[in-house]
Amino acid sequence: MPTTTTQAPLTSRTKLLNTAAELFYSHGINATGIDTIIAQAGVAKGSMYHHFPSKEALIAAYLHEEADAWLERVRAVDDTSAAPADRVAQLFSALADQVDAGKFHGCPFTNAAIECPDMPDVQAAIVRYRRVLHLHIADLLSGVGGEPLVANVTVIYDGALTSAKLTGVAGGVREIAEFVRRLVSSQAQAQA
Amino acid sequence: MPTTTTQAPLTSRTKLLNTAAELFYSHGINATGIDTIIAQAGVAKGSMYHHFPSKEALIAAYLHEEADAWLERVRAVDDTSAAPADRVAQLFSALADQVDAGKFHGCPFTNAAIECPDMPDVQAAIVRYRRVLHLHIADLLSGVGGEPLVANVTVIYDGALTSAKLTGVAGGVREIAEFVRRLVSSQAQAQA
DNA sequence: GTAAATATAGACAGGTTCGTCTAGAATTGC
DNA sequence: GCAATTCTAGACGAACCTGTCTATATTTAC
Repeated sequence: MPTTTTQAPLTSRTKLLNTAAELFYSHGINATGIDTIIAQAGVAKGSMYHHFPSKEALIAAYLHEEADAWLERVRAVDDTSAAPADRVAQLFSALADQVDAGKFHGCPFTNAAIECPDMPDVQAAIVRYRRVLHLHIADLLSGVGGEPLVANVTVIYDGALTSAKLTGVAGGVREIAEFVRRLVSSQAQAQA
Repeated sequence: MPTTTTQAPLTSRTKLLNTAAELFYSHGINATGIDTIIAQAGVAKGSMYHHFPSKEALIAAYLHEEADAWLERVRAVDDTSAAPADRVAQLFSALADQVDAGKFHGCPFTNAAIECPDMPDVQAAIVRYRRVLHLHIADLLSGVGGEPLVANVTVIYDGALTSAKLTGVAGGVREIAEFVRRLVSSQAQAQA
């Protein structure tokens, strides 16, 4: 028996979640109907409503998955042995790379907040992600600048995401990445 | 004849635009149907489609008006005799005030970009606003930091808007306002 | 082996949306 | 005064949406 992992047959739930993630993110949440999702996932409508009682539940589940995936992605490129300034700059650079690769369609959570203002479960998923984001940036900074710097870097990260979405180019993000690097670096030096 | 300005009877077009602005901004663009707008404006459907050939045209017109109104508002609170650092900080403070007043529902242009990704006229209105925004921030900075600082402050302003929308509180915006003030101030000093 | 859970295909109801159209009334420009 | 523009009220078509339902089939658990 080869060491390849036996690929478990994708359950309907997983197929739905994967397809929903792709369509919600690339075409928008409201622009993506249930029928489109189940057709592309190759799953019956009954199965969809068996796993998710409503579209809102599916959106919320998508966002929870997205938060987990985001944390995993940013951790994968995080060199924890590097200086805080470089770790933070790396977070921004990774975003710029995504823009250059043409795979960026805005922050999934900002998009959801705007597209689904009247869905409590969706808003809850967004709040939960915001906490994860805050904690991760605090982790990257590892004490430099204290809580105020965490807050400010978070705002700047929001700006990088929004600006990338609206302009479609990575230039501004790369510039701000360097800016943040110098900012954190000087704070660290002042603190030392 | 008294000196009171004779209030011109609001034309249908103006009533539609005002009503659309209020509903689009407070409830969202996709969540606001044509029928709701004409009902609240007290205008017949035929009149609406006489002035605006489609909903997209109405949205684009709304955004153009919004860009003009935004520039007027920020200019009204802009003390051109103040230092660049204070003028820029004022821009952010005004946003924080709007959040505190409960009148803030996100950047109308970011909202439109996310809600209407497939409407060329809407996207054009957004691009036009981005130019206005860039020019205004450049005007506030009046040379301090050059083009790189203009770009970075614009990104931070995007972040303040997004963060205000997602968190719903003004605290982060006030913090970043002070941060930007110090940033611009130190750049101006270094330049002098 | 049997029962429960999960799956399929798709019709269907009830709602919403945008945009068109009719038929006529008020207003405006000149 | 008369014609062109702007307006009203609302029915209507066609398309879309979510969520329910039937009726049957496959898979899983024990």
